[in-house]
Amino acid sequence: MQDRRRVMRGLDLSMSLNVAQQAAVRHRNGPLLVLAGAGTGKTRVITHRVAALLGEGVPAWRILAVTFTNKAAAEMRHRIEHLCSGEHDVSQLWVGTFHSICARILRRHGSVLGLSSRFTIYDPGDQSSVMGRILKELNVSDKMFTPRGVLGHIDRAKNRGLGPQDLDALSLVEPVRSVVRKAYERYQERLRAADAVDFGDLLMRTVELLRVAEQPKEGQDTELDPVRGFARRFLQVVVDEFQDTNPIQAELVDRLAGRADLCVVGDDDQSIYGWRGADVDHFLSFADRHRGAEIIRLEQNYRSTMNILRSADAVIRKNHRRLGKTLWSEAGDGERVRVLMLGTERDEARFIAREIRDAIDEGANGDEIAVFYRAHAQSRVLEDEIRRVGLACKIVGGIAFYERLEIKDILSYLAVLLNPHSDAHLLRILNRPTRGIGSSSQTKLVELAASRGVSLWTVLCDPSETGLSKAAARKISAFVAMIEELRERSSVLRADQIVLQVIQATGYREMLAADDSDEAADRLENLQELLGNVAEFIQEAPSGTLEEYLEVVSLTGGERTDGLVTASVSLMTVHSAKGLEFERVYLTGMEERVFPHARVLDSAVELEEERRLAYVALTRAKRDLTLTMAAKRRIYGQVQVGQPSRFLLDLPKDAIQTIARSIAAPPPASIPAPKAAPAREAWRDDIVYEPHEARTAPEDDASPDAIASEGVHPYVGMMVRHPTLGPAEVLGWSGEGTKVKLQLRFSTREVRTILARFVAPL
DNA sequence: ACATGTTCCCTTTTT
DNA sequence: GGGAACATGT
Repeated sequence: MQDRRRVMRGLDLSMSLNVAQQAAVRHRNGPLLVLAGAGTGKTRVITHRVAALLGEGVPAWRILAVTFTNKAAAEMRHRIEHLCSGEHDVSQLWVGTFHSICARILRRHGSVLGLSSRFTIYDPGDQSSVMGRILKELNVSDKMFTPRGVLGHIDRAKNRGLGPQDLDALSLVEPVRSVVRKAYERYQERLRAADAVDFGDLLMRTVELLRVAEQPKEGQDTELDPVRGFARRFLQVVVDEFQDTNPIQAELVDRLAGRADLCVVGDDDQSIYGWRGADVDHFLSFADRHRGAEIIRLEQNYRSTMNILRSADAVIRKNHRRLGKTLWSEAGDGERVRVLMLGTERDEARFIAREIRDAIDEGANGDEIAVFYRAHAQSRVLEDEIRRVGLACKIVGGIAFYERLEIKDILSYLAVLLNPHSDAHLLRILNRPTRGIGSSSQTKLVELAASRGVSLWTVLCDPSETGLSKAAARKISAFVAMIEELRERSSVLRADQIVLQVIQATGYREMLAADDSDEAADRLENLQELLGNVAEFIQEAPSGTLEEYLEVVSLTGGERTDGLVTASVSLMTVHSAKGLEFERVYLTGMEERVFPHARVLDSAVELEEERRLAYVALTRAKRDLTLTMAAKRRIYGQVQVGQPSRFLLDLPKDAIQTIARSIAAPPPASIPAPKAAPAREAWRDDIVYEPHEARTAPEDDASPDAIASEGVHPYVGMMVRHPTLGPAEVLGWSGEGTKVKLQLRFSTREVRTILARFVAPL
């Protein structure tokens, strides 16, 4: 029998949710897959479902909700709280990303695996520094094996739950396979000695922990009891963005869910993390792996106008590997989707900046406007131009604040205070500011630690055993004493006070103050900002510890929400746009080789992912969607002449408004470069467009004189012959006079840059 | 040790 | 065009 409150809540739900959504919210006692198209109220379903569970008396601490980003987690918790209106203790819910949840579990139970509760999380930079040293030790060609490359293999392995012994599954060729295996082994040894884990380990070691807990109980191993208890903890598990789950995450879900009710939500059309090991097949085969699973489809879109949905559908429809669904909306056709071609990436940025400026002047809210791009490298011009028209903008992701040298240094000090065995961090600060422990001493110390299988800190604590000179040993002792002193003090101080102490006591501030360059002043300012940041963190969570601060930084890469700027325009990659929505969206760089990216053009599978990426981008917009391309764009400093993205050509004619004739042309496989930017008549009068040098003097900067003087104009798609390398296709060019360089793609598909005078037209 | 210089490769996309 | 790792000179 249902109690009164449940009936009430049921009524409540039916008023605000559609039939399919209600079904998803109410489904119990069995696995559930919600196939939720873009904008169909996926988050609503999850939050209502969790709220309903709480209403039914499921204890908050027995509910787990996994989200894709930390931001989404915060948002979800907030919305659930709102729905419950204070009736339940939402803070007890387990809501977070896979990584943050795993970190939490490992901090609590990791001792079983030899991890302390204060283990350090290594970011890609830390990983590289460890791997760099290992590769040097292994004495392998640094051309063939870069830290990044080897870590890439290890990461792929970890995404599938493979340890060093299981690398065969990666089908690497020799000698890569054996080097990676060796490096992987050593890498794990180093992390163990450092009491550290990387992102992949957070997942893998948690799975390991849960596996261990499942082993039959023998004798007195009560040590595992808490873990066993934890493994049975959750009664209800919800996973958002399930289409982006990789194998290790999928296993994690199964283990955490145990016999709990499992509800996964996702959209196969929005699977955009294949490169990170995510496999849509987990999603598609969910019903096969979970007996009796029900599938609920959400197809009514509450976000966008039909013109936007039709455009998105036209793009995604071309994919083969999909379940297939059609979104519909009651929002009406709305404005047509605009497609514009501009002269250069600068024109593109200027145009967008000006339009946003106008919109905001007419009352639009900057928060509701976003500019998307395929890769971070495209963000700079956009940022420039948007700032130039006097608007604030926030760049989501990208080269973050926390990547800066001085910030990383101070954060390294903090990491060392919590865990001095963290070699990657210790090494970073050992001689910064300079304290006479130079590179040769460092090398010796590192080698010694490696040969003994202990952390660097262990070696430093006993400097007389290092074989270094008395003077060097004394300096090391002084350093150790300083760190110990700081650790002592930090145990009684607030996080922000500790940071201040570190900046001062280590001599870091002094070092910067003594330097009168502008750069040093900038750095000091950044440290000030860091202090402000920590203070802000403390303000939000008054009992927040240094550990927690560092955890937030390492897991979010420092998603900074600049509190001051409220109504700022968002700039981000399409990947980071997933899950978000905006009234007005600009999707930039809609050119072949930019979006879709050049790197995926010869992989059908990756092209499908690229198409899904485009689909994600288009479906973020509520009302206004503008797609832009540049006729010419600098890439790696080279002017490239762009062809319209294939995605532009897929858009339905009746849903879009094309504002440059050339885009309407069919996709030529190889065409001469446009002779000039689009003629003025092609532009609508009601579009504000700034004339630009690229249009007044269109060809000057792009016409290679050397070839021109022979009466030959290179163009994109032109075939030329190199005396030794053979025939090639021209992809772009740069430079002037005799130094014109062509970017050429040879029949081997290899792309090279070669001086124009070395080739002849074919 | 530091400052400037030089070369390289680079860019997908993120927790 | 640009950052970062190396290199060379003071």
